[in-house]
Amino acid sequence: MTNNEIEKKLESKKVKPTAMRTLVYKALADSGKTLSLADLEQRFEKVERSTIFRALKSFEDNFIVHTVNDGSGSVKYAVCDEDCTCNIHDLHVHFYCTRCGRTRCMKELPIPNIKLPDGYTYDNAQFVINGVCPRCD
Amino acid sequence: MTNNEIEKKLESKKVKPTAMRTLVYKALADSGKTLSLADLEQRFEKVERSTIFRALKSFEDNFIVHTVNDGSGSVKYAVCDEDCTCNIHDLHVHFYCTRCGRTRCMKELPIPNIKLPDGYTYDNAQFVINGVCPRCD
DNA sequence: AAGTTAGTGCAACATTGTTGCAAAGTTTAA
DNA sequence: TTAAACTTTGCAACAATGTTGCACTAACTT
Ligand SMILES: [Mn+2]
Ligand SMILES: [Mn+2]
Ligand SMILES: [Zn+2]
Ligand SMILES: [Zn+2]
Repeated sequence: MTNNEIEKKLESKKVKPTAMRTLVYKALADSGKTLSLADLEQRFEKVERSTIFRALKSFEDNFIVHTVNDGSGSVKYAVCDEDCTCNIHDLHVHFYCTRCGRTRCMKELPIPNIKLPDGYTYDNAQFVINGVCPRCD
Repeated sequence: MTNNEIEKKLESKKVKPTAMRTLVYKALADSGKTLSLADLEQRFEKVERSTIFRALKSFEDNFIVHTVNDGSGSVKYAVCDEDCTCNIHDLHVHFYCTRCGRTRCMKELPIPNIKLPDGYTYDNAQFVINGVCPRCD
């Protein structure tokens, strides 16, 4: 993904595309995976943890990335699809491989619709499946 | 739940019912909720964090309690049903209220069956729904 | 009783996530 | 064009959570 494309993307989501943000977004998008804050930190020695953290936060607040709580102890980040608004119908299942520690977006698997008891309202969900991925099997 | 019942329960799951473990189990069971390590710590000022931690760990390893990753930053613990072996068919949905921070076992909602792509095997899952509970609505 | 094993308390620690603040950079408006 | 206002970044500090090594004690075993 070119810097130009990234800048357009961020702008379209109302986030000013600074150099740092473009860098962070690019790293995440190019990886094609979910990455933790620590993972990103390692990808460029040079940039401050807090800067990456704040970039990710602004992405999250503006539906540019979504987070995954895979139970590994650190939150993972992944780029959202083009038209994602991170509402309950845009969500998908995530797969956490307990061998390699990689977490994958299963975009082909939307989170199934659940009928909650009366009185509950919801707007978000995390569905994480733990097991062994094809690479590790 | 009486101490005697708790001791029998722990023994039946191959965990020696020490004073501390009985205390921890009782606190969790009597609460009827999910509790974090910090929550439990507060319930009895006196007992060491690490002792509670290790008690919970031994419970978890022996299917006496299960954990919930509700994304709040701390793992929650809840007592398992009698016959639970914590395999994928024993699992249920959890509900995290973003107002009060309480996490509830929705035992009436089993985790739906998911057909993963070829090559994936799984043995565990977490399905956490975020929203507002009846108490907070 | 002596030896062995298991449990506990204490202290230390790594990791993760988060914030206050000042310096640097960018935008706005005079 | 310059000054003021606002935003972003780096740095440092910090809280919270989870985890471990180690020594002491308690409990079991023979
Ligand atoms: Mn995803
Ligand atoms: Mn539960
Ligand atoms: Zn794997
Ligand atoms: Zn609530």
